[in-house]
Amino acid sequence: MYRNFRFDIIGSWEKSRLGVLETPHGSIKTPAFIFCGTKASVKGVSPQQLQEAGTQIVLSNTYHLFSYPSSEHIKKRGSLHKFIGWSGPLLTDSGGFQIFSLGHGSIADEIKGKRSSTATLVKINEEGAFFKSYWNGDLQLLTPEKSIEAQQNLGADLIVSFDECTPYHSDKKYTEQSMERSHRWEKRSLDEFMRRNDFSQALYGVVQGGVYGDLRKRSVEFANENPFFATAIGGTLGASKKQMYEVVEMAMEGLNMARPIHLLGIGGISDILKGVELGIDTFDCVHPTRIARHGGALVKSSYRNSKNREHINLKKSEYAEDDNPIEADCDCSTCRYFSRAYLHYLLKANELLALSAITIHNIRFMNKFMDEIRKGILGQNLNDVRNKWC
RNA sequence: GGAGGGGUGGCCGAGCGGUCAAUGGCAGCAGACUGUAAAUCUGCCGACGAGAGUCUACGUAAGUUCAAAUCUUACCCCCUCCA
Repeated sequence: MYRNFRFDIIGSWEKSRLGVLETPHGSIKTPAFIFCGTKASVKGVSPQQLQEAGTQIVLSNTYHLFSYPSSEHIKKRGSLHKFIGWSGPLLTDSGGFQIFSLGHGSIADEIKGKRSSTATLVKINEEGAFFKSYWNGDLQLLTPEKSIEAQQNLGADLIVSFDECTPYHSDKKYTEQSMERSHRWEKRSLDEFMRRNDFSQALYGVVQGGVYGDLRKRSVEFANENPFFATAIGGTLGASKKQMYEVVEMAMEGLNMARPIHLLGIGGISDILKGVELGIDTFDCVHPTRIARHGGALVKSSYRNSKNREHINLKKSEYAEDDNPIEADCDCSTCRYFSRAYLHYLLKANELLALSAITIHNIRFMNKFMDEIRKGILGQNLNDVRNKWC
């Protein structure tokens, strides 16, 4: 079923794994970070720039492309790869996260109890999720079958079963019912996938169960006993970093470790290292590219001026006359040519270049970070990586 | 010279007798952002004070009024049109 895909673990240190994930569009060295190009574009940067910054794989979102311009439209242009001009590996997310985000807003908002007044998730039932399209307000229904069909039209190498991303504030009863429904949806995803399989794609199962250990355990069993190529850990990971690590650890327990393991939605520097130490192979997150657009440049620990932040905010006036690059030892095109003072000015002057320049730095930063993690696993030591990067 | 319009907090700009220390926007400051409804969102933003509050404020000066950024008069400055 997955004859054009392979996942080989070529090294390990404690629970961390060094691997190679092979896809029809090339292989991915793991641990790896997947950048979010939700609407068929990593905001502000071109595929060439992504590649120059050492990017291995990019993700797009089924919900967004389903709403506009439709997966059929993209299929008619060849494939998502062709449409966006990226020849490397691609992943599409199923749209399951939008059941959460269009109903609750951001993860932080939901955890902090801020209500999103203009939710566009209409309802969710056994069949699927009804949305008011973010694009034109049309009522639309996303089901496991439709998500898989759309993902097959898009043609990404790695695709994800349709699930519900459960909120932090759901009680155990809801989390359990939602998990069971997600399992049924994932089964339907798998059936639809197998029915249409042309060996060009590999399907991820998703582990749900919220913050509840016994539910995570049941979800792990579900994932293991179904013929998914890989496993993603989804749903809420809790309200604090401490809880996040605990939940990830619970969700890893008993998981089939021969499969690649993806941690959905995590992208903090120390969070990633922690995930790697727990055995995670791939991560995806909007954080590096989003904070870039908000003026945040990721920096290694020696460049930081705040203990609880992994980036510096170039909008701050303290950078107005800082003639240094973001990081003196960074080889990205932004650090080679631009000073913090210039980037500060560009942000203040509302110049679009600021956004792409900082995004490029953050992408390069993440890719180098993952590089060093891989080297660390090979060298049987992640402490140096932790000291330097976290 | 004649006719008209206007001068508001760092800037732009509402308000046109009390509920105005004065709507908005920008700038400034602080914070948030983790399977992207996000080049976004939140808070602060005259001075002093932890706060209640006190003081100083809407070109300048004098008035009317219980009460004025808002009304009257004079003056100063700016703009438009006519000569």
